[in-house]
Amino acid sequence: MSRPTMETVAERAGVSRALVSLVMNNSSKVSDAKREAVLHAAEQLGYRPNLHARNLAQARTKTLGMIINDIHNPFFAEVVYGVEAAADDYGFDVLILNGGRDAEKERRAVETHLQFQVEALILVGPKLDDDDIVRASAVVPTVVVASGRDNPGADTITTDDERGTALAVRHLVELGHTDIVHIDGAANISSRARSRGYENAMRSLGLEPRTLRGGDDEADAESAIVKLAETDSMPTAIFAFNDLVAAGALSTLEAAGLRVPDDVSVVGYDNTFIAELNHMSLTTVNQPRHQMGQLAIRTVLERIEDDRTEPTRIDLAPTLSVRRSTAPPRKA
Amino acid sequence: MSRPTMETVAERAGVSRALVSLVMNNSSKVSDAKREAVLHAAEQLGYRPNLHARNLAQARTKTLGMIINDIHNPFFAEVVYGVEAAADDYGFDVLILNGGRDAEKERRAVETHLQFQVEALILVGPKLDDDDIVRASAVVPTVVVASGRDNPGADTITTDDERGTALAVRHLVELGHTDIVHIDGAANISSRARSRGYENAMRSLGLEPRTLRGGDDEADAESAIVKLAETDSMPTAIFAFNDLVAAGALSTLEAAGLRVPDDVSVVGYDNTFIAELNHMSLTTVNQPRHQMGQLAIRTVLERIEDDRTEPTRIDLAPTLSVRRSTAPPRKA
DNA sequence: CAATTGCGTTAGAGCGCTCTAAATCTTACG
DNA sequence: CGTAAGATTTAGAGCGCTCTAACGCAATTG
Repeated sequence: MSRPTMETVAERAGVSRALVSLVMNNSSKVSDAKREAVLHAAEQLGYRPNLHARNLAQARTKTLGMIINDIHNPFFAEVVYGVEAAADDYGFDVLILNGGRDAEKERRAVETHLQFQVEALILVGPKLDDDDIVRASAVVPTVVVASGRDNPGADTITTDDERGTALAVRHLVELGHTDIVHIDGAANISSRARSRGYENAMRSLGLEPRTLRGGDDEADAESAIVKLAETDSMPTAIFAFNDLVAAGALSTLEAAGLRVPDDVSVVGYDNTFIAELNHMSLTTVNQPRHQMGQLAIRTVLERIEDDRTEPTRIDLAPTLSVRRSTAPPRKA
Repeated sequence: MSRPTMETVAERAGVSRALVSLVMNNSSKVSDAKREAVLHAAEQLGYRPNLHARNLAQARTKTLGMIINDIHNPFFAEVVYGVEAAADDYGFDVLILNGGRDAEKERRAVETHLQFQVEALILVGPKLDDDDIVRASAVVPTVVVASGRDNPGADTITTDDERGTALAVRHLVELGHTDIVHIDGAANISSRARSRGYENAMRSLGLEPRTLRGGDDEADAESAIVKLAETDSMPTAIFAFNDLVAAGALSTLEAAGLRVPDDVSVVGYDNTFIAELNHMSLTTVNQPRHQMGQLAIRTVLERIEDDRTEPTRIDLAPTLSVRRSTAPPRKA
């Protein structure tokens, strides 16, 4: 029942254990005959190298540990694909652990990864606080993807939220809107930067910003919209903290008898799956998630292979995906 | 730079390596004084056990390998949470690898997991074919979650698709519908069972089934709906293969000037995130995903710990989540 | 033909840990 | 005080692999 080892293969092929090792790592200095024999024996036995033994002997694992904030969130999925593609190019395995939207669970995930001796940590939208990240990055190169703040000790890959919000505002203004309300992300980590970006963009265009408290969930849009309706101060455009909030805005507006985009235009953020749905068709700010994932790997590899030690920060440029939720304001 | 080992800790604490091992596995037969000393030394050194060494020495890993068909798909995310929660209860770590909707990538993922000596494999919606699964389950206990077919050698956790479809059909009929069209899943793995369920349910209620070819994507609904519109044979209700197809139906119907649910009711399948969005509000068939995940772990653990060898199949009962996309048909 | 080279192969130590068996230390009891 | 029983602690082998150094052998050279 117990699995075959190199020893078993060596015996069967009539060679030494070391030779089997060479074949498994396809070294060039093995005669074709022996290589053939070894491969054949391995095949017959269903031999599979034991990574634990290898990692122990090599003192390196060629493995990276990734922790995803929430495996539910399709925003992160795209980052995962970017990470995997790049890691694959460099011959690294990527182990994924789910953060579960819970700092404590994430902390345990970090611990697990470290015990697995991963060569680097890729934290995608982490809930961890600065201290945790400092502590992790003291042990192993760490890169944080898609989290607004600067992470002492770790590398950071983000997109420029101020630029993204400016894109959204400018789009609305070009359509002719002047009354644009922002529903913010409340305590969410990216909220601050996005609100600031919105406000700066509005002011620089000579418009008065109006920010309402939202959140990161569909329901969070509702109270904001209801308040606008009640005070009879409905703007001609709403710029939401993210797509989910925008989706909430969509349904609340419709429930209030307003049509999108005829009465009110709506812009989201993140270009998730939701925005793409035909029935939603949200204009939204797109972050180059795949590229973010790739850069995360490149960055962290610079530490592993070229032993860079200074933290890097890469801030990518977002783009705007224009769909059917925005249109010129109705002529008054 | 190199990480501290048990040896280092032992020296610092003035004890033997073995004692450190005992403390790390919190054995009861260690004096408080020594335990204290060891923990203190470990703390100071930032010691972290090396799982590879441990796994090698123990000849077991307490680790399970999970492969997710597509990390994009939120349907699977919920299963993941169920798996994780249950695995945690039993003290197993779960390593996640992304199948990437690609059989070949999945095959490599299986290989990676096996090399990591996982004690079981949990395949969530696998793209692998029967042979692959047979081969995997010959090496390690394997459970397949949410795939319609029977998997020789492996355990299977599904929900009963025939029952689920019957639920949907009965709901529509109770609302008063008699003209109900099904847009199927084309080549999708669950398509067969769902179509069959739909047809049986219709016939048993004395209604004539009408099935159109669809797919598993939003765009796949479009041509089906367009055909219905063109041939002037629009039914009063549409039952889609899954939520995404239902979403496609929603937007295509609206583009054709038909209102949901006033003119046409729409039912989806899977109760994904999409269905929950207020703006979609799809009536849909719910699979108890969290429970499926939990059962996957239980099942596989029976093989590991109680060494069951006969394949099991668990078929759970789906439920219906009624939302706003269904209503009684307009009176003719 | 002896000496040199280089290729293919192998012995054996060591990676960090667990685990068994044996050693050592306490404590209790007659 | 001696000794058995029990409680702690430790030595040392071994998990499956890689890697260095060395070995055997055929081809090459002067």
